[in-house]
Amino acid sequence: MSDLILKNIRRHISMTSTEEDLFKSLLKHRVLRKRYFLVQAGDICRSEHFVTKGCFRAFATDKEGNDHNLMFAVEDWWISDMQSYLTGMPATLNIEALEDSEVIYIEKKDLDRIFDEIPSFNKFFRLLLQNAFISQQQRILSTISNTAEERYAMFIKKYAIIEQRIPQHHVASYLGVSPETLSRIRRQWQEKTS
Amino acid sequence: MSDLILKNIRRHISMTSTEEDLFKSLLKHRVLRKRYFLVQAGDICRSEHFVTKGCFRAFATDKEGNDHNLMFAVEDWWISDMQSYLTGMPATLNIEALEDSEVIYIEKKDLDRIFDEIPSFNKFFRLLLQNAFISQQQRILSTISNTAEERYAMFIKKYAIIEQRIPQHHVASYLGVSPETLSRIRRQWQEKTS
DNA sequence: CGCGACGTTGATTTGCCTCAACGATTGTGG
DNA sequence: CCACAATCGTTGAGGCAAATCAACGTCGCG
Repeated sequence: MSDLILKNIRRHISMTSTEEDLFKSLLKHRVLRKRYFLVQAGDICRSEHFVTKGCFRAFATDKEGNDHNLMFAVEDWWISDMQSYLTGMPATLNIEALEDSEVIYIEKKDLDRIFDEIPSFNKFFRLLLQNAFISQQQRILSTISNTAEERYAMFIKKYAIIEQRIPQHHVASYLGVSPETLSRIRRQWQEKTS
Repeated sequence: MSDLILKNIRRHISMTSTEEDLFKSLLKHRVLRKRYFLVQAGDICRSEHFVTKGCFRAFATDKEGNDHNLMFAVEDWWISDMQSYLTGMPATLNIEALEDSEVIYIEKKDLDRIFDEIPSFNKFFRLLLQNAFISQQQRILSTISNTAEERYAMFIKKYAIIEQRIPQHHVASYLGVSPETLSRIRRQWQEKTS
């Protein structure tokens, strides 16, 4: 079960087999059917989740009731409401399974213990946070300085795997345009490249 | 000289006086006249900077040559191109002094040494990163789900000090609207509240 | 003094949203 | 297993918020 997650971690840090055993002993597993929520806004997000099967979206709902997708995650990706996890405040994000999915997760109290007992794990988590930070900064810059069409091109390039798996209107929401607009962008794009 | 920065750090962690001495010995100081650049896009950003005097903006330039302000910093704030600092890749941001300014800075190699010798400093830096992350997430959500007028109201509320100090067109760029639009928003706002 | 930077206002344009209708596909309950 | 509903993507028409373009007044600075 924990094969994939250990591979993921070994890409960044190395652990002794004793450390790996401790780590594995603290992992938990959860199965979510399509349309079920891993995290709901208002909850306190007390775990970091690693996707082993399926696909998720993290989104915020505005006061008009419209969704805005912030990120997606498929196999081998981590997902959580990092803000809620870090601060202990209620989550502003919802995380929903877009397919029948499975995650391995680790609770904050256990992860904090791991930080103490496996010092190199601090580095791993810092990398997780760094990468999240960097991808957010790129996203802000791209929202600010690119047109919807350019953002779509970037999205396809960066998330080709995801783009084929999720409904188009979720991509539209991620890009910050209406489904109709994305549909028209795609048409123009096809006309151009054909 | 290092009074302000020590106060800033003591708000988050505590150090022994030996540790403080080590830390202080690694600090450097830099004076920048108005319109000078602390970081230029393309540089590798090798320091974290703490503002002791004046005011800065961090911005990206798109391919049409338009600026987009990402953040501001005044006294008692930290500023850098975190992405470049963390990854060692060339900076995508420019950081410019908007007034005659001064910073205390610490180079990456020295900060890495501090992480080894003052373990609690890891926590301080993690907090710095966390806060940057959280404010970015809030910014993304606000860009997505609020109108320009709402974002302006939030900006004033959160950065009242800054708003009075910097040219209005820089605020417009931060909010992602044209200077003309911000000017009109302000007029409507005055009419409403008078 | 004269120039440039900044903010304001008006006129025009435009990119995108909203609303509406429709076909195709998927899912579901009788 | 079929019929009906729901979901999803597409297309067209109309409207609006904000960008762009342009002109002008004011202030501060070299």
